[in-house]
Amino acid sequence: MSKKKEITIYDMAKQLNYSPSTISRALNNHKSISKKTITTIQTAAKELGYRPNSIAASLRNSRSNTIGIMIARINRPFIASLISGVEERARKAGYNVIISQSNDNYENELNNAQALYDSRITGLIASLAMETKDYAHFQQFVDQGIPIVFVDRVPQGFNSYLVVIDNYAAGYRATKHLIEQGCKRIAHFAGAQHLNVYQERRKGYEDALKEFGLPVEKELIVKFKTLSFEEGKKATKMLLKMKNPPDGIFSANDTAAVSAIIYAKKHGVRIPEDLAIIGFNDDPIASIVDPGLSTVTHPATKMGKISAQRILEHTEKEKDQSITEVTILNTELIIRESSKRCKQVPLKAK
Amino acid sequence: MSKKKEITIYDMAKQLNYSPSTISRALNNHKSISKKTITTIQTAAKELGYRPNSIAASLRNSRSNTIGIMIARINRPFIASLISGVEERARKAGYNVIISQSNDNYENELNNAQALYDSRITGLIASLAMETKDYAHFQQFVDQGIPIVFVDRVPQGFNSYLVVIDNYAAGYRATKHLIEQGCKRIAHFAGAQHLNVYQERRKGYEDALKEFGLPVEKELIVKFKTLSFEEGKKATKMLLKMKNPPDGIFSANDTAAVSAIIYAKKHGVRIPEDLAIIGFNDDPIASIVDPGLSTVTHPATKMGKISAQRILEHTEKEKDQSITEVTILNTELIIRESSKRCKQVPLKAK
DNA sequence: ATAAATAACGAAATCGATTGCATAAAGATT
DNA sequence: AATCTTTATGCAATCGATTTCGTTATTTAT
Repeated sequence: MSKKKEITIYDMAKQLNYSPSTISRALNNHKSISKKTITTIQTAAKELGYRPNSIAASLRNSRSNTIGIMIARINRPFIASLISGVEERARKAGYNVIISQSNDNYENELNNAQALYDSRITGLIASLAMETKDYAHFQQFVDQGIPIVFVDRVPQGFNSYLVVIDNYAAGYRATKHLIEQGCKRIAHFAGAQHLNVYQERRKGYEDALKEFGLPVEKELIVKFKTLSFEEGKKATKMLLKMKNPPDGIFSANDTAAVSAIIYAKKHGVRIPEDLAIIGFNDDPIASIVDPGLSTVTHPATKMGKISAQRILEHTEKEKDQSITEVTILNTELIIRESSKRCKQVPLKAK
Repeated sequence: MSKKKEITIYDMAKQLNYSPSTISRALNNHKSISKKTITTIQTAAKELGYRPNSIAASLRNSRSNTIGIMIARINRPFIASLISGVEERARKAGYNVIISQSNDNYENELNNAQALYDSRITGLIASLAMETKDYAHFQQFVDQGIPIVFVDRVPQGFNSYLVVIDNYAAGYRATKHLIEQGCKRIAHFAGAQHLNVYQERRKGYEDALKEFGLPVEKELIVKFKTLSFEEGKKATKMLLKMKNPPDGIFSANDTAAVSAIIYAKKHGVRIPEDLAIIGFNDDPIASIVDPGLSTVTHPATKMGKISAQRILEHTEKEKDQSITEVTILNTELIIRESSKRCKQVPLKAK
């Protein structure tokens, strides 16, 4: 363990015959230090292999130049891209990014909130765990003037920044699209209804049906817990067994939608002729499955970048976070073969 | 900006009539403090809403209880799961995880290394950027006794921990599998050859061919830059145009393999009858594409957990890192329809 | 009962960078 | 030449927790 001694500004002060204050200022290009001194000191710093100790700086500034992320699971395409966006924007600004995942467990989310708080993060970017219905653990950040950006799965009635898409409109448009393709009985794979995103998608679905004079039938709205592949399979099986099976499915995510495609195909149901399907997210699997899954884009990376941006702006402006500022991003319908029934669009166009 | 005053051990010391030393020790369950005092202080801490400042602790201990991750891109299934594994293991031990992505750019990797170093991370988990051929930026960690675990894409001749799979054996087995399925002309989608993983997979491929008396033909080894979907398409097109096209492809990743399947299908080439394909990684798309892509599992989450474990062990044992310790994980061949030619296995078994 | 051991706690230095205030020197002003 | 600025730098406190080295009580041993 022959660790090389780390060089501090004190070491440099002695060697260069300056005070630590001057060293510190010179390294930070402080205006009150002469150009010559700055050059001397910065050159020496490089030669000596000086590396700033950001922990010390953080302590003194009581700010760690770190953005904390709280999400349910990292290994989901949407979340991974979201994080990627945050990281990219944050690092450009010289910030570190700490991640924490709750696995959709409330207890974990609580602990992660503590850990991030204790690390004195500059700002928090969070997407709620499935189980979370109480937001008390976020209050401590607000109390300390630490900005919170909620992304995608956001709480209701909590002052913060929000970065979201218009889930209602997206749900409406997806459903409307199926109706336009001639679907008369459209089922919905609904996510946990206490989460804003799934609730709004369902509402959009229902309103689209009503708008076009179609009945909203309870038995066609399948309530999922996690919208997993297995759940999707089970739900599809159930739907196809009905005496009057649906001719369209709007799924609140792509995973369940893809499992529906695969299950239906295997059981001789033609997609989209017998059953048109549209998903949500535009995960990679959506363009890989055959037929290609129509879906709604979810601008993950962009949401991440904007979230980070909010934190940075808030920090530099020393804003007060007593109101909610909402950023709503656009989504787009991606029409692939899984829902393309109208013959005016050649089916094998590509 | 009416921030609540943060409570420190000094505040508690005054209120409870103890010294800061005692408060600190009581909070850490130090043995030299009486049970009664510990209870008193810890109870008071909770009531007062005391939260430790881990930055202060880090400074004093010159260790930040943070694990740093350097990878190329977060939003890749393998990497996201790897990170997930690291996070899970690290958080259990009370560590934070800082992520940084290089986008396969050497310059970025360099900067990230600096940022992580300046944050005085406890340990580093890294998978090299595509462009990286020089490892000097990792030396600073070694000099300070900060353990480095290289995962998957690892450097050669750099003392550190390594967590890898046996890429050679996997490449060999994948190729052998195609041979057993009757392939006589097997192409290989090869990744950048200065990266250990791709080089070894290729060697395994070549040795399997030799072993079974098949020629290693240069024109069948397609050198990819990034193994992307587009590259895969281009390569497949090229191969299928040959006067004597291959009847099998072993791709160094799933993305390129899937694009081969899709391209071939669209052009009337039957998979696996005309062309058997096997990929690498077992990404989600592998089980979604039709026909299902045979592939090699890559135990991402496990690799992440083990990597974190190495750091933790090293730290608690205060080990010296002057030798290389390698952990090799098992992979498995997953045989799906894209390579299943032998008739003894019914093609529509499911 | 007295020395020795132990338990329980406090004083103060420390980690490394930052910064308000003071100071000295040089230059500008009248 | 005396005063006022401006420029360049140093002093010392500060951020909050940890830890070494003492110092008292208190208990145990003889």
